[in-house]
Amino acid sequence: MQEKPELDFPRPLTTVDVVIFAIRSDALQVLLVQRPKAESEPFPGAWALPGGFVDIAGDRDLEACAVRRLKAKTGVVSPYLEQLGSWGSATRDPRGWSATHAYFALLPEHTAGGALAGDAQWFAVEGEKVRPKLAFDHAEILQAAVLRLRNKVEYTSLPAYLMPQEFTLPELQRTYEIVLDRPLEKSAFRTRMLAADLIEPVAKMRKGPNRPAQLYRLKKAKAPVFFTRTFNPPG
Amino acid sequence: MQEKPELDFPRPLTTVDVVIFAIRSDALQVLLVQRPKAESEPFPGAWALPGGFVDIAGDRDLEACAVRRLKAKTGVVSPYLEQLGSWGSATRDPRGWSATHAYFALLPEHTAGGALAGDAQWFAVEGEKVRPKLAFDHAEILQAAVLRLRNKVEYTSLPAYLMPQEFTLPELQRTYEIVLDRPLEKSAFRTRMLAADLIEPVAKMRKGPNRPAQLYRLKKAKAPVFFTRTFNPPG
DNA sequence: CGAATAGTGTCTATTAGACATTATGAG
DNA sequence: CTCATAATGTCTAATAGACACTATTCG
Repeated sequence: MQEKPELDFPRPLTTVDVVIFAIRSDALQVLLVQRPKAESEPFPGAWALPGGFVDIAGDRDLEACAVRRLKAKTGVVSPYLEQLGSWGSATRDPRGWSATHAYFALLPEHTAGGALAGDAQWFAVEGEKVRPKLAFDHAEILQAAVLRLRNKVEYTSLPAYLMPQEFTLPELQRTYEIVLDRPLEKSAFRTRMLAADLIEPVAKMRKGPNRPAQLYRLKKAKAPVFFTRTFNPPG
Repeated sequence: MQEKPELDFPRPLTTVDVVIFAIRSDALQVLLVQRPKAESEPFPGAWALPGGFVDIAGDRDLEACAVRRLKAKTGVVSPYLEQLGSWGSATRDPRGWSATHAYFALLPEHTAGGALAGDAQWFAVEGEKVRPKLAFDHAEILQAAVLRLRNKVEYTSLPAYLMPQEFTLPELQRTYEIVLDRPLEKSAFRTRMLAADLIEPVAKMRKGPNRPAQLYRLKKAKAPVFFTRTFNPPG
């Protein structure tokens, strides 16, 4: 028997990873970073989700660590950020038992091009995957993030966080359709959005080669709105 | 510069905690364990969620660790188990930077009384809280679990996992009502449940002092069913 | 004017809520 | 029979889907 409980048993490695989404080129894209090419590193040269070890001296909590990682790769300070889940096992990292805390972030299109880190690059999401083979179990984490995003888009206003400050209803609908990968009915879409007390018109129109569209902006400090139905009736 | 990346920087403590729910005495209850009373322990004698450090030698992954904790306290091997989220910060554990991976489990009533550990006890959930003051940030984790459970009960079949093998529709409705803490319409409830292809009648009736009720059981290997609407229209 | 997109209206289908009505067993 | 609860039926309200129709700009 010892007076103090023993705490120097081996501990898992602890990391935070962030799945960063944005709409770019009319498609859902995700930001990946290339791992260092040194052979001493796991998965040298492979693409991976932005993230890394928790710094117990510098990170106050898990979310602060996620915010730090996000800012380092994109320059963006406060986008929509939600915890996705955690993945931990003896085998997911060749360096030993490790657990990662995964977050997902939604970036407005105009911020997504800004202060990108040199090792970072946008990739189109195809299905729930991305072209390159990902390091660690990041393909699985990405798939979970895409499924969660799609699912929540059915009954929440999350896509509003992917829009620029001012946008038209057809543009918002297009964002929904890109994420869901399926067309929505214009009429039902407009009714839902306008009834949600989520957006307000600004005194401007989007001019184009045809009929101009009303511009809207998010109401101030808007938490995501939850609807009581999904878009589609049961299949 | 070194050949191998450095891995011996300080690591957070890593734990798994499980919020275990069951219906007992016509109420939603949660299983808590009392912490050891030694003054060298954090929160001596306080009630806490079942859980503890990940054993990197014995636990294959996080879920295996959660299953181990659950079995140790209840004897139950495979209930409904879902990841809830993770909580990590410099301050949540006086022993140092720590992160916990939280799960929540739903136990059928008849298994909830069985092989309880000596330090474990059931407590009624009142609101999103429990009477005793909980150790660490476990009150916050419990609150998140209750809110998540309530929210999902609005549009899923999760309460089915709180039922015994055979049950009547009024009994299932009562379980929904206990979790939601609000009455539901019998007619709409029955329509939804019977349309869900979730349960099947068995050739028995529940006898009572009045009209007997049809007994049902869960269809085999049933994943939770998701409905496209919540129970209530928007408030 | 025509082309194209924005925006509205009409009709149907689904399903929840409210609540009335019928069914079945015990005593 | 009465009582209690199970089970069903009827009507309304809300909202999604389908799709037709009108509105407004450019060229």
